[in-house]
Amino acid sequence: MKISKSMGNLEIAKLFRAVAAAYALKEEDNKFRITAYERAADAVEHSSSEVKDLWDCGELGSLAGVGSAMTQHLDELFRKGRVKHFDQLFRGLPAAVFELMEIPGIGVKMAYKLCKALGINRTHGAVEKLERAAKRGKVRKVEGFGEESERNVLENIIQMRKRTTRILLPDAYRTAREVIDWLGETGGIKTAEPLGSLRRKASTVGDIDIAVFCERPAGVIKRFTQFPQVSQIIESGTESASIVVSRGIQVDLMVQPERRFGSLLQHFTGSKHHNIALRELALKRGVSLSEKGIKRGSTLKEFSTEEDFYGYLGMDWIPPELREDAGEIEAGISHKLPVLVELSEIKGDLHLHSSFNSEPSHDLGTSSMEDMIQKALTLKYQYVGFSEHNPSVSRHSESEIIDLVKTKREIIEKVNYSFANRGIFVFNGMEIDIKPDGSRALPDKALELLDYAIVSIHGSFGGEKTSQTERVIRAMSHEKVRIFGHPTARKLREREGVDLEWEKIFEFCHKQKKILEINSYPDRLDLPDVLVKEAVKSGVKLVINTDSHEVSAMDLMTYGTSVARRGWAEGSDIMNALKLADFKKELLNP
DNA sequence: GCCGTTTTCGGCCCGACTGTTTTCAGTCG
Repeated sequence: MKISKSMGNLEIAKLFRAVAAAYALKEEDNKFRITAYERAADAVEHSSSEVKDLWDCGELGSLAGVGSAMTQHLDELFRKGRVKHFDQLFRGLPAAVFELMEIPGIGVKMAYKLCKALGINRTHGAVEKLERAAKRGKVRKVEGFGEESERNVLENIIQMRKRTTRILLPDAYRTAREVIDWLGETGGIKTAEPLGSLRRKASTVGDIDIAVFCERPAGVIKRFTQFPQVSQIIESGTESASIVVSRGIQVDLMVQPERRFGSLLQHFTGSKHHNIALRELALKRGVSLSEKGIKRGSTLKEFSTEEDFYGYLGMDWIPPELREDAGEIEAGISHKLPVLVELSEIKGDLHLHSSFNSEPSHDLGTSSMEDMIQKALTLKYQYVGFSEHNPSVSRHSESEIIDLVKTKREIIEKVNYSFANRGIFVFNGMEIDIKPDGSRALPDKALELLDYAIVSIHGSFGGEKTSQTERVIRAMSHEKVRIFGHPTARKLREREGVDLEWEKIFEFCHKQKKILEINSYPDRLDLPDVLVKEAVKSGVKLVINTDSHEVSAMDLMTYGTSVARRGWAEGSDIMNALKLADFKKELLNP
């Protein structure tokens, strides 16, 4: 196991998983040590802060699942770059084992057998070696394998290569809808629901989970495996099945009778960690949970609603967005769950790019202000704000920039006048680039002409944490700057966000009454949910915007609202849940 | 190896599906 100097969370998680695998091969009966390392790996992977940073501050203890032994190992890892105990554990174990485990359907036991029997040792080229062996009919001769599993190995290698990265929410919805439409009313289907991370509204979705409720599962499962775009049937049983559809996306199906609606909904929504925590809690109360219901001894009680299921455990119904085992179970028991913000509470959108030509260096909007305002009226908004990009600095003199901003102000005034009796108010904003040194790409004289400004990072994403933090704080330090737009500047599946000292940012925003944006664009969803939660805890106010460049994008508000909900935000945390009079006061005279 | 609102010892989530070693281990979610 090579560990690089940076030792990020992903690497540490990988190391812990390898340790778990190595213990699994030892055939000791202490299988709980194995799960302990797996759970620690999960905890590290999902930690919102870098484990190395936690170690620096002596706060490793705050990580649930990492106890004294692992703390000691991590201590050794960070000091010396390796852990003697782990090295001993890995001795005699082909490195290729961990490589082969990447193939679906191959776990540590099978990987080890294959490596030993076929003489695969090195990480490099391990999968190709296995593939060649399978093609030559050598895998079927390995103990525990046969012709069928040899075929599966080959097919799974192909699938692994095709496997796509996680997909964005709208794409996941589309695929789920296609599958559900295909199932139609087969087998007397009463309901079919997309669950899993899709229902929890995670920022990206790994696979698509669909629950079906009906009395005759056989026909449904058959129909499911005949989905036109199916590229592989992973498994197909009597009450569940898994397929791979185009682009390598896996779709899992579970079928239960309608009287078990509540328990299957709960089970299949997850998350895995939420379910594990819930089942552990249930055990302490002498009951056992599954998708079929709640068992006390051998008697099964069935649940037709999730509310009843959670209620039986003595807790309030938990909104799917919160089900990550991040305190929601405790809150559910003590009846202290937040009242999450709803899409219907949103009363305005402050990040719109109209087709007004501010002669920017970034993209212009394609819809007129009037069309966007009409759309806002159908969304029952009380206000909108137009925040086109600042005029390009390189192509304009300062006075030209000021003239452009003046022109826009006059247009906004006219627009406001013409919509005056339609019950909507238009704010005059602008989205301003934060330059690498933290200065703004708009002269202060022009800034004065605006109602408000959004500052955001559109370049120089790298760079060191402290200097980036100073950069952002400097950019925000003007009374007209009210909003920090898409704060991490991440692009999902494309680039990581900017590295910032969030505690400092939150503290600054709280003190100076600056607002952090939750950008609703599906490939941004920025501020990310985990940081929303921290921001809310720090008393920072948020605004949910769409960053629309055309009318149709204004419907994306639902995705940003989901991020807010996943961050435990209530209506009172969201600025644009305020009605116009209050919002105006907060925006213009904080 | 972790953890504690019945525990510092004695527990540790649940079940479906698959292929092979015909009674169950391995893998997955």
